[in-house]
Amino acid sequence: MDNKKLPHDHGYHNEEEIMKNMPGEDEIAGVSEAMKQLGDPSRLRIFWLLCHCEECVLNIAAIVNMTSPAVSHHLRLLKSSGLIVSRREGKEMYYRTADTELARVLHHTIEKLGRVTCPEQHA
Amino acid sequence: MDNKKLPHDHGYHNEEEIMKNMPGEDEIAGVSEAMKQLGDPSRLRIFWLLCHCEECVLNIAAIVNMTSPAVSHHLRLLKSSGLIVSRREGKEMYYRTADTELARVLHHTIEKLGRVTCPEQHA
DNA sequence: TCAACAATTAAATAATTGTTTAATCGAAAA
DNA sequence: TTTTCGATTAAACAATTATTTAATTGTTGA
Repeated sequence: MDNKKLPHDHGYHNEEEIMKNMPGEDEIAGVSEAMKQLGDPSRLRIFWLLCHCEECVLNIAAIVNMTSPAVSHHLRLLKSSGLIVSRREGKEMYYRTADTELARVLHHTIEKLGRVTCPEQHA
Repeated sequence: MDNKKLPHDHGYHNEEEIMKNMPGEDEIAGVSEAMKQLGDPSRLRIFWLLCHCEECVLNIAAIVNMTSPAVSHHLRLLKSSGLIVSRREGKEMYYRTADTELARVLHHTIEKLGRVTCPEQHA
């Protein structure tokens, strides 16, 4: 990581400072893990949905047009990453977005990215 | 998508409104594509680096400790997604983050998520 | 033109992962 | 208890993808 060990010296004077502030391995892992969750279109739709309402698995499956095992699989991943939480009521499991800073940041990012990637639909 | 066609009626009165505002397929695809790019730890590190400086491939490879073909692969993906741009100077290709709203939103998200997932390091 | 260097591409491999169907688990009602 | 329904798990499969080594392209200087 030492500036002097880089193959090429382009005369930049701030490389050392940048390296010093570079995120550590654990921080990279945490951030990329969160991003990875929403890097899948199916999970992104489910997460978006659960940001706006609480629903049971069968309803989620119907809304996103997937089988319930497939939905269950994605719900497990989202839950493992701390993005959603669940609650049982009788036979049904209700899922909703977690009330955490992590989930709020990601929700906010989704809304912003939606406007950036599809500006015409947000005019 | 009609409320009445959901398997279970939980008596929610706002489902129809939610469905109406649900992101379309293209918007989901665009957002998840952007997220997917940074869902890989290697690409996340490279993107973070290029948010802070412009570098040639060999230097990037040295900094993130990867082979240049591997870095080249990720650079191509990041570039295809519009997150970074490149410039040739002599034998070297210099890469840097794109000057776009998309790249800015993602950079901002990374910084925020870093603070959320590793709060102690940002105290 | 030829040699040296930077970057990309190709081929191959390994690993991960999303989805499906079938089987199982858990809770409630008959 | 048995049945029914919702949800999860298991097994299998298909598809994608990250990485490595080797070969190739492109540019500069001898």
